[in-house]
Amino acid sequence: MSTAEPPRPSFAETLEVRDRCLCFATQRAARALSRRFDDAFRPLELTNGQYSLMMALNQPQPPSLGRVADFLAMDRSTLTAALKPLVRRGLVAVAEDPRDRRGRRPSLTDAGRALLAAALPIWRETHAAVDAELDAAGAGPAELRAALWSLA
Amino acid sequence: MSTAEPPRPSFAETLEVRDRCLCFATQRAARALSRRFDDAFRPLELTNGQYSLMMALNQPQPPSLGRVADFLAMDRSTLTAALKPLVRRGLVAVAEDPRDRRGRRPSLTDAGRALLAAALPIWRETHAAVDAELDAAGAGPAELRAALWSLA
DNA sequence: ACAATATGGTTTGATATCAACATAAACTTC
DNA sequence: GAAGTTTATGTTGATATCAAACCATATTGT
Repeated sequence: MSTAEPPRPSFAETLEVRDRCLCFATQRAARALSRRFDDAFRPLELTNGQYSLMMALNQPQPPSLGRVADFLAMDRSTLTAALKPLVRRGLVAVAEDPRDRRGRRPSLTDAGRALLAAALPIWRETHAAVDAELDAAGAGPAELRAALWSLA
Repeated sequence: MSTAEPPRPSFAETLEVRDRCLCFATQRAARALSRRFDDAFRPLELTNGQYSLMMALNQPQPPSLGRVADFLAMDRSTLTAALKPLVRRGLVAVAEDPRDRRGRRPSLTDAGRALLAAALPIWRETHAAVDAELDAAGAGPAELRAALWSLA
């Protein structure tokens, strides 16, 4: 028969995905939260991703790039790219690992630490507001955190 | 005094952000879930974002770009860009809105609906696995979904 | 009808993201 | 110690993401 209907998902199936897909819900929330923290950090010309990355670098011993990427659940090549603007701005320095000549060890500069210190109260304030909204919605920030961490 | 210490966040503060930041946890989970669904959809050369977008277009009446962007909690300009590869592949067509000459109405083509129908069982399978893992971790998929939706 | 404003989309420029491939150094096995 | 393997990272090319500036069409106020 030449008049076969092409397969098509029903609208009910669309609603099923909309109402159930955790991937979609997470991407959506990630976009919304990104914007919110980006707005808050904007006076410092810092994005939420840069804030998280710099925080991850604020350790007693500089971690390897691989360890940072794993911690952020991010591709290694993404991390390489993400470091570039920070290095360019003098917030992060990348040193060679003396024990392994393949390895490179990123760390915050004094300027990076100073900027991160300035960002911290902004984070606290913004985060407290988000927490409060979740509580008001009965959503349980602690459980949400735990569930999100269990996904990666 | 010329030897003033530059301000620096303590390591304890770094741990506080790591353990409490919902923005970070959400970005991290979003990356991990993205990869997972991207892997699953790879045989169809479809990303999780393209899947969600196409699902959002599977409606009785083509929505406006603005409404789709709101629904995805995504910038309008992001949506414009995201549609391009789909239009190029002939999966989506964008028509003019007869009632408002500024407006454009995206909709799935037959090829788009067929691909989406092929993707649906892959989504079901992958999503069931994620759901099961969350349950096993005692994380409560339904509560997680509700919390994520309350953020946007 | 005209001017001012609002709305729907696009373009541009920057960063973010990943997969696939490439490179180099360390390690392992023989 | 040479060959093969694994590990750490970088490069390239594509899509995703946003804000800011912009253009065209509606809408509103007078």
